Amino acid sequence: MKIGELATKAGVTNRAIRYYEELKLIKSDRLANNYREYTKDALDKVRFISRAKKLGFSIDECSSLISLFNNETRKSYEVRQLAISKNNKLKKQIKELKDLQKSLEWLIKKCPGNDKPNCPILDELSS
Amino acid sequence: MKIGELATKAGVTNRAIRYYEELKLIKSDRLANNYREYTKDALDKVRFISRAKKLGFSIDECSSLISLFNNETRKSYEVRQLAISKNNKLKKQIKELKDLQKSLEWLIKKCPGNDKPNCPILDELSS
DNA sequence: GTATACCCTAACGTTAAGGTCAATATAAAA
DNA sequence: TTTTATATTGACCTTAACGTTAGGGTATAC
Repeated sequence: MKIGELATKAGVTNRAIRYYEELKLIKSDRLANNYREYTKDALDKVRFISRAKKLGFSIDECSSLISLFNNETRKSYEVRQLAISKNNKLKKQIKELKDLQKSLEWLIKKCPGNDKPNCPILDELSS
Repeated sequence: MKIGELATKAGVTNRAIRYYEELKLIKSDRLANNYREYTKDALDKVRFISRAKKLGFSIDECSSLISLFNNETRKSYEVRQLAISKNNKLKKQIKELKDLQKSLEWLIKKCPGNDKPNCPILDELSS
């Protein structure tokens, strides 16, 4: 199949496909007219990447996951370790964002939000 | 004061100071040798920016906040509205990350993490 | 024969926040 | 006075994951 069909079937853009190929995550042959020709294997991989991205994995991490996927002698703890590492990063990021959000919320509560210039939020930022 | 002193006092890098100036968040005069010369006003503003960033505001948002800070006739609801908008974005982002993290955690629980290649995480990604 | 819908490469744009660098300026020490 | 150390300058570089544009070639339908 050509790039458009692959992109549609996988639910990503043509540009993304070319990008993944540039990063050597997938491969293609070329037709006589230089168009890219893909096999079902490429479609499977793009779908794999797409799903992994939705789980929060970066392209780089997707690359590692695909290597494991392609590796017949992988051990499941290697995959699990990648996932755990990602999960820990996510948890940390969530915690930081929550702390921020709580601080902000606290400031919002203290601000009257009226027509006067006096504002505890700005006071806090310049104190 | 010159850039190094300002940076030290505000707890940021020289490069950050130049960056803020490039974005017109702060101003400087130039000495005869072309070195930047700052007033205490600049220090206050850099500290302001630094605090706002720690609350999760982007540089762009810091810019808006500084405009309000400089505006004697501002109304506190304008500031409050900015903060509320930011707070909502944060809440949304936190929710998305939490959903991701839960999915990932679920997959991790299903993976045995042993020496064998069979792995539910990869199965899920390629299904 | 032309309209439309594909496809190609190359390369710049995006966002945020600086990092790195060689060249130059000043200050302090020997 | 010369050497050494520290400061400052602007210009270009970096990351992520593509989006977008320019300037084309190709294929099929009417």
